[in-house]
Amino acid sequence: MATPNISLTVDAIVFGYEPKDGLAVLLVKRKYAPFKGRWAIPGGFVLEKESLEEAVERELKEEAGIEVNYLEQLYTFGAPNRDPRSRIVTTAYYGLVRSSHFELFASTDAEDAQWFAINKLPKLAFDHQKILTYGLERLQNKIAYQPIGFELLDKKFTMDEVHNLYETIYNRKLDRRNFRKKFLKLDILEELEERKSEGRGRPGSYYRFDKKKYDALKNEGMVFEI
Amino acid sequence: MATPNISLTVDAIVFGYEPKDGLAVLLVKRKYAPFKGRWAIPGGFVLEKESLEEAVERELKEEAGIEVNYLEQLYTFGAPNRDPRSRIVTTAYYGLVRSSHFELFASTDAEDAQWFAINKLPKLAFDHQKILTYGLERLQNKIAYQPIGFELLDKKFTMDEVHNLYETIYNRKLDRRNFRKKFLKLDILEELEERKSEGRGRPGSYYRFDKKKYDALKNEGMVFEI
DNA sequence: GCAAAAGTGTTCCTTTTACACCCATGC
DNA sequence: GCATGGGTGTAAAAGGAACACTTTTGC
Repeated sequence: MATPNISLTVDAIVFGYEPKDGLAVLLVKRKYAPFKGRWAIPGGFVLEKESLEEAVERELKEEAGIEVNYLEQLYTFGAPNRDPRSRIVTTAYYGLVRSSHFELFASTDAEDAQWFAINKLPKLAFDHQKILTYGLERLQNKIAYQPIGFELLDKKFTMDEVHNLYETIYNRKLDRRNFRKKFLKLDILEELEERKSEGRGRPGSYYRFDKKKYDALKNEGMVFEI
Repeated sequence: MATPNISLTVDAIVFGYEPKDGLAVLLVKRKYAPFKGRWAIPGGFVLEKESLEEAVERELKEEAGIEVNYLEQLYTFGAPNRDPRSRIVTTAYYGLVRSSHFELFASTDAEDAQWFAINKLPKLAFDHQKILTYGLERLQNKIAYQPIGFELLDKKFTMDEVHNLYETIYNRKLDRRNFRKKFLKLDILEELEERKSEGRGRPGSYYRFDKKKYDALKNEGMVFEI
């Protein structure tokens, strides 16, 4: 059986979030043709003995010195002409990083990897814009029924931060009070003693995602839905 | 850049449905090692100039003489040792066929391709059981918020048939009357003059999925949800 | 005291759930 | 007319949307 000459790569959309800057995506500047100098989502060839996830994690480390704390396969893009060189099929992933881990690789070229606000993206290489649009859509859907939003926040966070995160990702207003009630009713957050006081206004409680409790409740049939 | 020696295949879970037999999956018997003689979901290598979808459709035609009327990418499975021969990554799809198109390839070996009831599956080759489980899960989720159930039924169908289909796929009882109301309220079905009379009982109306109406309503923000 | 943001409660409305009854057909 | 499945209605409960007020902080 002659196996055709098809190469396999992985690419990853890495999402980051900061209350003040909103949602951001990690991009790298291409050093070689095709699309030399153009921004792209990080990625590269899969090695023969590593899994696809391992390939993604390795590439992210190599190209941007970053580690994600959530990674999920998105879709495999395989149109025959998506790469001008040869037939290259790519399995795209998306990952989430905490805002406190925003720092990128310093040891090589800091110019090569940068965060871009989701609504201020440059023109991207290959079909990466398409992949990114698809990834954002997935994130919007997924965050509604899986507790992955915390992966974008600090380990401790206020209700207000969660609320803002959801408003940002959904790109629409959500009633602060109803959101709070609905979220707390899920009973998967642990309220901390500590409060966030930063200038004006009543300080808000810090919370932490209680994964054990979530898993237990999930086993009993609880459904996460926001 | 040395590109590793990784091969790419596609595999497809084909679902069929018959009111009396329930949900079924198309399997083919392997002719060669590894797993010679074992049942597997159809699939094969992607050719250099075809898209992934084209590869799936070609393989389904070659191996079982069947054409699906809905096809969706499921997931790409790439664990380094999923194939004992060499590194083979597979992009899995799932497809749906109408019950009236259940006939399989006759021209070659009828023994080679068969329908199996979803709860009476034989032991499968490779990681195909895992793929199938994943596919069934996706179908269960997807049918709740996308009008793909019709692709498993005849072009005209009764409410009872839709109801049974959903009960079968969800694997739980749904109140007949509430289901009917909720479904009809979506306003995406066209009621036909014709009625289904088969022996006893009051004949039920035939309906047809009105895709144009669905698309129009969807554009106005209607959300399909059952 | 005043501004600002956090936290709590209440009302209304829509949707879901759980039912019971009537209707059209074959025999 | 009776058995069988199709079609319609209704009441109670739950969930979601809209909205107002109180509390705690910094200055």
